[in-house]
Amino acid sequence: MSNNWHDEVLADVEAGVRINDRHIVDRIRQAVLMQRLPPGTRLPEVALGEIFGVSRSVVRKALTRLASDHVITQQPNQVARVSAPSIEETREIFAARRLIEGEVVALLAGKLDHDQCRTVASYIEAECQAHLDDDEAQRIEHSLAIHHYLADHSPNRTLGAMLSDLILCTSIVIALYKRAGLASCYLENDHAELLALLERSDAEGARHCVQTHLTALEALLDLRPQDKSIDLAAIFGKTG
Amino acid sequence: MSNNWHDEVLADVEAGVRINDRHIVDRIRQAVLMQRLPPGTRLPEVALGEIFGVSRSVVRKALTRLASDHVITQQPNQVARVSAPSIEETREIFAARRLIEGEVVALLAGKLDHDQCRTVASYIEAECQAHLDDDEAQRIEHSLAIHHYLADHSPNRTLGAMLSDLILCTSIVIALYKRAGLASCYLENDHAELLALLERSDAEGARHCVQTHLTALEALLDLRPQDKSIDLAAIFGKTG
DNA sequence: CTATTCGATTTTGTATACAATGAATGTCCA
DNA sequence: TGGACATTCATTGTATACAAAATCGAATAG
Repeated sequence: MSNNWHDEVLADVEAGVRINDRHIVDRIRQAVLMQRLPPGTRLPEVALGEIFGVSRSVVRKALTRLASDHVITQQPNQVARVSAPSIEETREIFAARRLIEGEVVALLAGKLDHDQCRTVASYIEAECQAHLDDDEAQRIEHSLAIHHYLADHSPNRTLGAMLSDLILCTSIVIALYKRAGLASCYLENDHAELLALLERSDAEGARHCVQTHLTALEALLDLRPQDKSIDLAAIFGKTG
Repeated sequence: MSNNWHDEVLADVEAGVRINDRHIVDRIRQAVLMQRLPPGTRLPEVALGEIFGVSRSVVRKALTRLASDHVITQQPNQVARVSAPSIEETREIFAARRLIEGEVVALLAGKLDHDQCRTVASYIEAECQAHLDDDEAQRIEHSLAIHHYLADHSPNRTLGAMLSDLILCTSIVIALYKRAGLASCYLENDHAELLALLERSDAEGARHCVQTHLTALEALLDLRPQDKSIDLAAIFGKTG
């Protein structure tokens, strides 16, 4: 499972790409984003150092930054792990993202020029196509591209940076709490509708559209209490 | 100027307090918050290491975290400095804080119990008293205590953490852009009014109150373009 | 007098060694 | 059998050494 990721990194090293802590941060963020590093994954410093071909110093710096962004969780004298937010935190993350992404798209309404709208449109198109092809990995990648594009072009860069972090956290909790039977978290038309509202300079419409979209996304998750712990008891319980 | 800060740290070391990176982060955050470390201040690693009695490793970790929170600015191979946001960034910080602190107090309306309200009331009282005493340092400390208390008690902890960072950034830009003649950024009654609205469970009233408060605070700053650079030209200009 | 280049110093970047802590496993005794 | 304890291994915490880069100043050429 994590072999793919490992191999890609090795390819970089062989290609003589200069690896610094920023690179490592980006790589791990990307892997978490694409759900190739599931929540709870152990991230020992020496292992990462060997994979990226650097010493622990660089890895540690990268891990510190990732911890600040809540991508990983560090406790003293314990290995870093990909964050696994609780159900309550998950709801809070969605609420925060509704507030901030809503504001960002409201600020963005009418501010994208023709070329930028076409770029977003191409992402939406690609997402739809990937969905038709049943290529979930591709679909997630294109979906994230849309939201990251909005974050990166936020007129308010402070809010844009916050949104980037929240997109990452959202991706983590989706990987954690996605309903078992659900193949994909695809919501048809939402993105296209948002783009139309942005082009029409309808700030409040765009805000509402995004907030509805995120609420629908949250509703696709299984956020009922007691989940993981009960599994073991149910499978190996005393009745067996 | 920074001797005060230096001495305090030494006192800690002598008292045998265990210094780790978190301690250093808190100390520097506090110093920035209290405007004892003005924007642009150099923060060399070895100097900090000697002051806190630790090696560069620990200092570097602390600096990395501070950079993630935008408290300091790091560029490769250059000494870290206390952040000095541009005028545009300053406006964005205030806009972001209006959005987020507004939401936090709206969520908080009616949620504080009697004791918590009394705690906030005591901070407000202390701020007012410090203002009457012309003790600006104390006034800032109590004012920050109010806002940090709200951030720490936010029902949505994600938004609360974001607000904490924004309070810090706000403190930095106030130190940077405070109008020359202005002794203090004290806005009478705003905090008391906010508390009354929170007790009355008036969420939208509280949101509006905070947003107005922050807009008034921003208006006290001198955010006209061309400031620092023109000074030099005016003073040492070719006409001299 | 100004601009530029060179060198010395300061400061950060990285690797590594060693200490300290934690987790896991195995052992002993009741 | 079952639990307390000790040992071992894995992993992080910290300090330090050395390399690389930037900054500052002085000397020099125009």
